[in-house]
Amino acid sequence: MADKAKGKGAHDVSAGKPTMADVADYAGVSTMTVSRALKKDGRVSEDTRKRILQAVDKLGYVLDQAAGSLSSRRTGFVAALVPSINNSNFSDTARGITDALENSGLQLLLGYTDYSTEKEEKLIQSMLQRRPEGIILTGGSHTPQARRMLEKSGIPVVETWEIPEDPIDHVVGFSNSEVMADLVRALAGRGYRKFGYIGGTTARDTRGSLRRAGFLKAVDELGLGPGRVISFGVPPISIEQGAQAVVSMLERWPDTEVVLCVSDLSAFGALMECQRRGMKVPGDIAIAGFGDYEISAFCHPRITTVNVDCYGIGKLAAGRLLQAINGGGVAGDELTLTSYKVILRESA
Amino acid sequence: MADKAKGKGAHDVSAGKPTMADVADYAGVSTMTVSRALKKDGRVSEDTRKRILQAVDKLGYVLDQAAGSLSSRRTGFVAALVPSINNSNFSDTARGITDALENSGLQLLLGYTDYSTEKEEKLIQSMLQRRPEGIILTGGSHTPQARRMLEKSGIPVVETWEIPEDPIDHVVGFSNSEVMADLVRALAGRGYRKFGYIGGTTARDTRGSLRRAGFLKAVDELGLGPGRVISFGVPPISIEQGAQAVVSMLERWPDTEVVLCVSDLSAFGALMECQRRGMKVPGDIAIAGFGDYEISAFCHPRITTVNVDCYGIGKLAAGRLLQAINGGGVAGDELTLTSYKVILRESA
DNA sequence: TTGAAAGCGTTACCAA
DNA sequence: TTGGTAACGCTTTCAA
Repeated sequence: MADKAKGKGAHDVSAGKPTMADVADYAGVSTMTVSRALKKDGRVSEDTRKRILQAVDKLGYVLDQAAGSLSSRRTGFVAALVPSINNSNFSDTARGITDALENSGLQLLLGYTDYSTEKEEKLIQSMLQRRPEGIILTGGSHTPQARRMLEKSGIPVVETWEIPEDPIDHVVGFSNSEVMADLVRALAGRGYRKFGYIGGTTARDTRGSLRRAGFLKAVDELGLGPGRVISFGVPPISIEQGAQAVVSMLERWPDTEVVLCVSDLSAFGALMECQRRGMKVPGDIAIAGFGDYEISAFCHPRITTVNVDCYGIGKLAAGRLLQAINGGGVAGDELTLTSYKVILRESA
Repeated sequence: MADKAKGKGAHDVSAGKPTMADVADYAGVSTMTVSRALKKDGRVSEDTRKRILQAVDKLGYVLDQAAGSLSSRRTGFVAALVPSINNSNFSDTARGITDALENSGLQLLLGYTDYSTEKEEKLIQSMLQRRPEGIILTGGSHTPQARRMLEKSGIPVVETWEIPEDPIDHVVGFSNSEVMADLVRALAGRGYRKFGYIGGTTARDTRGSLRRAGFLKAVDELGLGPGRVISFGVPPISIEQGAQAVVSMLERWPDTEVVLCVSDLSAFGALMECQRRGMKVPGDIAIAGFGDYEISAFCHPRITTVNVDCYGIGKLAAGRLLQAINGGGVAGDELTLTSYKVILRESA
């Protein structure tokens, strides 16, 4: 224990931590006055406040938010669930949320689901027990039980990063399939005809599945189908998986002209592997990614990709939440589409 | 609001969310029995428990942990503060913590400080108001106020990723300067003589500063000093910063033989920049990183680096916390050194 | 500007 | 195995 708090003041209750009542005693006021003095907008005379703050300092008092929440019925936090913390796309979204929450009096509690709806369900349950004032989710796939809990919770919910067919409440995101389709069209415009796609196997990464669907649809519509698909492993998508998958792709369809990857990380892995095998990128083969990670702008060749507005997703989602929490209803519809942009670089 | 919870049961209190008392009424028992039935180890007859769980389900009851914590004086969570969520080293540590906490009944609440001790102080304050049962920090640099709050809090504290001179409580980490010095020695063993170092400017990234100190010391001790140092920007260290810094390095000391970087990300940036300028790595110049990020094992040339046991740091730190929370005192001393390993690859 | 009393929803404690 | 009662530490509400 960090038990160096030995030299305690005379007024200190020797057993345990000081409470607001101890502070009130010490300062010669009531607990209500202490409570007010510790809030921003509490109407307390300057003199009294000073005395109280001295007492707080002297006793080493720390407000107990659990007790406060119980009484005020406001917990002062919102929950956000992301698939992985080690992913710059999602951490940008988290930054957007944090920034939007600044000065709102609300704190962010982050949870990560490891791309698993089961873990998500458990997290939602334990989050709800702490009574968040709102909750932000990644994606639109949840267990039925999770959905039920959220609907019953009575708090505003924002699903992000996808456009669910049957939203729980608010949505801030983009169509993964449409964005990937746009990338296909852009590359077809550059003259590529034999398209390959590298992505995860499972239903686990729903955004990945949506992107694959968009790829297949677009290739088909362009009359270039069927698209060549290599599926590998489970998310989180790693560089290594991209390297392995491109090998499979080349074995199965050696004449593939351009490979689209579910993420920039797998694109980078594929790129490195091709170069290691002495292939020129582009030239022998072209490669594109998704997500506009920093790495894609600095490796070489620089990787063609799509920038989706990760930060904006977070910022808008949190904004929605704040509106719903404070203002009550939300003006306009409940779907916010975020922007994206195909970024053509050297790799494709 | 996710207000689809319309069809409520007869027993449901129409105003607001159901409480434990509502569940107790519905099931025909006391709240204490409900409380027991909802705990793992609660001694309740199978029959009663079944009735209660039905009532819970029927009413859509969710335990209010704030009330529970207030009463039991256990909040069921520990806090961990990391500099950045978008950093695979720290997210590995977070995973280690999460894994160690599994089945302990404790949840992890993650906060990120953005490499700022001021933000850390604010986070510590708001975390402490929620009464965590223990807290894990990154590094040993904190504001005096933060230190004071932690010491007064009475909860176990673990500082990680460094060996502070004056620890608050427990420590799980390694000597950043010694590890970097080891890397210098390993590279000197490979014949390099003119050493450069690329790292952040500020006192903000204390681990970076420690690594730089270790670099300078080792170069000096080998009689190869003084080391050439380029400082740039503030953390988080980016790929781009590494690219920029290596340019400065080459302008100032064109005959530098090997460049050590504060992180693999800056090493990668430096590597890409050198290649872009037509330099051969290694050959014209050698580059090494720190942290053994995935990228270093897949780019090429593969980057020489140091693997520090990020996951182990988290696991051990959380283990320490659990011991301190449950067992009371901790056997042995309060410093746990974690292992590391220089990984020689192709880049240096 | 300040205070008194009454909860907030749960669990500890003791008793049955 | 079950229940009654009394906290837990704060804020709401109403009154001064």
